[in-house]
Amino acid sequence: MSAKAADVARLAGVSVSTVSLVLNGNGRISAKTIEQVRAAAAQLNYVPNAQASGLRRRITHRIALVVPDIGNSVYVSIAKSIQQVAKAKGYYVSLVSTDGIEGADIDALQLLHGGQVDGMVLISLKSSRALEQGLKHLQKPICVIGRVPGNLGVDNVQANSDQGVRLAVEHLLGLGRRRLVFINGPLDTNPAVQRLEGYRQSIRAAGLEERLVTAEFTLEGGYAAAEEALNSYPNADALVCANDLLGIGALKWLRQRKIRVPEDIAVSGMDDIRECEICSPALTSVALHAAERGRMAAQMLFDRLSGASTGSPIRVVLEPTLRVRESTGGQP
Amino acid sequence: MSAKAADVARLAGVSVSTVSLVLNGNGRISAKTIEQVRAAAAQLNYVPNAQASGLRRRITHRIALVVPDIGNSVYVSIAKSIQQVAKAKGYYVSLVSTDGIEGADIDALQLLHGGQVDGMVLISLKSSRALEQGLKHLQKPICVIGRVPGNLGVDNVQANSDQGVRLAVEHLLGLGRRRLVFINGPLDTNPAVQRLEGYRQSIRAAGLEERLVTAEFTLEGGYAAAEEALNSYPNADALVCANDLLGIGALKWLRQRKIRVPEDIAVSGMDDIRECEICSPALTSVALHAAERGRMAAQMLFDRLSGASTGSPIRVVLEPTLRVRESTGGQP
DNA sequence: CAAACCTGATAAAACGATTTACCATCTCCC
DNA sequence: GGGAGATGGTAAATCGTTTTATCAGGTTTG
Repeated sequence: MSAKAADVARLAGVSVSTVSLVLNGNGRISAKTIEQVRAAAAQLNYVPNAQASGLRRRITHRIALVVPDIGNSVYVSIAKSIQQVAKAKGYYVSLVSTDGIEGADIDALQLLHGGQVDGMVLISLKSSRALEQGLKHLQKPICVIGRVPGNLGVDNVQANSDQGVRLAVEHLLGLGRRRLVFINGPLDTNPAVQRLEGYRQSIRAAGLEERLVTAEFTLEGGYAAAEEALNSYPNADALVCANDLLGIGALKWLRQRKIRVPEDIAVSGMDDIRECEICSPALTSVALHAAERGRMAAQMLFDRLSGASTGSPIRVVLEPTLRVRESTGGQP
Repeated sequence: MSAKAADVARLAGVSVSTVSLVLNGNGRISAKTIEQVRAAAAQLNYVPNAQASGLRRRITHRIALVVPDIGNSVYVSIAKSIQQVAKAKGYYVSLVSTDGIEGADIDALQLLHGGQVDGMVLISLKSSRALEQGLKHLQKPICVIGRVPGNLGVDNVQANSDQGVRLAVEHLLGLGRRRLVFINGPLDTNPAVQRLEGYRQSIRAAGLEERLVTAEFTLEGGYAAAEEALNSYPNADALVCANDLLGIGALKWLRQRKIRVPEDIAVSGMDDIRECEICSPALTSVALHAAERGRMAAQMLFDRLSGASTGSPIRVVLEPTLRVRESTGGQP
């Protein structure tokens, strides 16, 4: 097995304590001894055992990131920026993808109790009583991205996504569209509820009629939902999609039906994932600044871990940004 | 802090050893005691400390996944399938993205030495002497996806990507194209070297002239490379791209120049990432079965960890599959 | 009845580091 | 020269589990 501190100590002719003192930079050890220990450690390619060290120090240098689906580019963006912050702080990231499994997010909280990680960034689509309970009794820092169950006081980063939908709707209204169908995600998820609210408000404010279709937050969902939307509302002149996967899926169906976008019907998405630029026509979207949300969540978490932040929970809300592209008539 | 075994023991009126014995299912403990301990543990919401348990048992229930760039969909596919296998085995995944940082992959090997993980799946684009040395002295199982430095004997999953390029070239030749430009990645990476080989062989076999451009393995790289390719070879009738990001970037440039694909020029990619279906025209690609590679690598790793596989290192090579789409004239 | 045998629980020794309290020396200075 | 102070190192306790060896008490058995 790997060399341990005792091996280094033996080779350097000192005690285990001395090895530790030298390698951790503390203590008053003579230059000569330091040199000997360093040499011995290097020679044996010694790396301190993280579990032993962590057990004693009560730290793991690891955080968990819990996401609904690592296959979704939004969460990849978030994961990437969190990973970058963590690496800069000398931390590793344990990635957990809950993949729609009921209760998987609650299970993940055990990582905190079991001392597997020092903190967690949690993204959960659904609020449940159990999750709320779990979040109530935590001894380790956590930062939630998205809605917090029961409005508990925990560090929190949110995107103002209902405002995002309003931006999209107003953009389409401004283009003269009047028969907007909202393609939403499953109504038992927080984002869907929030985005529906944004759609309702802006449609009502404009004195128009609500038109609603729901599907899974996936490409396939969008494909099926586009068909349903145009069956239910044949004269629709715009599809407002609750996220980009739905929007891109809808574009695919429209293209196959030779329905012209944006001439016959305009389409907008939300999240501003990379694929918006790639698909054709390029998808107008509302940026919810995923990478930035990830960065901020990580920063908040590390502020807690370092003790830099100790006060009451912080909530940050990011404002959305409309990105006009071809699918609503923007420049190609 | 969290409840520990001693707390449970006190509440249940037994010793710490008994608590452990009960919770780990071993030993000969009476039904009555088992019940008491279970109840106490549940009441205190006891979760064994993973570091302490791991220190004693010499196991972490965690593997590391080291990828070049978690922003690339190929690695997302791989990560997703590895995560799924790991979860099924009760393991967590620590994700490390090396992001082009020199030596980051070698540093990651320290995770094994430091006992942070039980095993590792490593994807490294470049072979170096240092990495080869690092791989030589490992006490923990590892599975490398892609070329192994120095042809060391370690568990290994590869895609036959030179054959993949051959498939693409032959497909284009079969369509009557004769002036194929190869848009390759950086020649100091293993995949680029391997894919170049495939291009050379098939072009030579057809008695044609080699045309070569290189760029980073990114969308931006592909965009720039398309311009360079058509400047250097104005009469090119096909772009063979070494991966899909290059291909999609090239498509973008061609579209902006109003060069018709596939009528004026055909384009093929490689990896068959999800975006191939999304972009327009849909990109013909060669599937290297990323998800399957991930699954197999994880499986090989867990076979080592469980002791199910103990013999000499295993190498698996997956054969590529051509996926014809619009960008070379397939059905829309 | 004593020796042998079960049964069920526990004490104690790991695992491999960190850290505190302590112990030698050696120096200094009145 | 001897007490105070530095200096440099070490022994031992500790983190929270797991696991082995042991032990107490009851039951069987020759």
